[in-house]
Amino acid sequence: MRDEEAVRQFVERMSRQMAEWNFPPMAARVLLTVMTAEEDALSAADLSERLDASSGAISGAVRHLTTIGMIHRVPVPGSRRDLYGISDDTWWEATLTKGNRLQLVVEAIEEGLTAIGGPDTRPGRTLAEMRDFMAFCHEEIPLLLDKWRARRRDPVGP
Amino acid sequence: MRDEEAVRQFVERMSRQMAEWNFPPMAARVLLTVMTAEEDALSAADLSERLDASSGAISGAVRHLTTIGMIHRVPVPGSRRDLYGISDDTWWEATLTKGNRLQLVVEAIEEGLTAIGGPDTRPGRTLAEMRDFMAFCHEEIPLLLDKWRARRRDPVGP
DNA sequence: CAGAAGCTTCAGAGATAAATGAAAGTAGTT
DNA sequence: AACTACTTTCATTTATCTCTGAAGCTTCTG
Repeated sequence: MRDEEAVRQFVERMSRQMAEWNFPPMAARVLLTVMTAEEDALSAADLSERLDASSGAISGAVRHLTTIGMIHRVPVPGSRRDLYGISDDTWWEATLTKGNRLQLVVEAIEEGLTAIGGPDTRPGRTLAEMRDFMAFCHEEIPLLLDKWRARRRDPVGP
Repeated sequence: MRDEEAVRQFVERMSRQMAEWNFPPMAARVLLTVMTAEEDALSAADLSERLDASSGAISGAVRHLTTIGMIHRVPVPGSRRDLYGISDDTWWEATLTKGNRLQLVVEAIEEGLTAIGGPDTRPGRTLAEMRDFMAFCHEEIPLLLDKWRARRRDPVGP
């Protein structure tokens, strides 16, 4: 049924892909390991063993993932060990927060526009178009995520 | 009117941002320099001087940018020097081509799903959701670019 | 309160990526 | 055909990023 070796390969392959998207490699491996685990949550020691990585590397990866909200701590009453489970809102929430930075980019381009002396020149038009495209993305990403949420709720369509 | 020092700062700042998006740093600097130049096109020597970068670095950056279609060669009849100008379809076309790789990611996740023994477990549901989100993005990006093109044509709205 | 187990931090090694600088290549000019 | 101007390629250097491994902290147990 379950092919552990194939799962390991998948984790490794997908991590590489995510690393190409600028996702920290170890954080990607940890996230995917938690996602694909039979258990609902894993301890740092589990992760360290399964990924054959140092406790330090796991610590850093786990901190990053909790910060951006992709996994969360599951405190275990009778034990010192914390477990980590995936958050339900993982994908779109993380994408959303990243998208928010686009507003800063739009503002940076505005400054560039001022520096070249306004939008009424060839470079002015070029920069203005870049700005408009960034602003467009900034507006559209939340709408896209709404659409995704709606489809999640009702996969058939409205 | 035009503040050259401020333009240089903008190029540098924006390049850094684009580098964070995995855009090669020197290519970003070249692209932005061409975009913000008063001239319609610049030679490799111009770029090398303005960016204080080696001819080799410019060569590599220019090749990358022409390959992905963000700038194009403007041959100059009476001279050995080629000039480089920005392409009009710059932003969305480049985004589009990158998005195409998502189909491969969807397929990789399918394999992961098989490895964990199908979608009828907790990890199965998690992976299936990841796959659906990636597939969703893969479908939506072309639609988004269509929308952008439409708005470019008629900024007021339909 | 001492001991154990687990987590975190940090300096340093190893790997990767980017830009340089020089040498080789290519196309126009005389 | 040799010269000149420009571009491309490539080995080396420089900078950056990642992970390890050891030391230091913190929290629970006896």
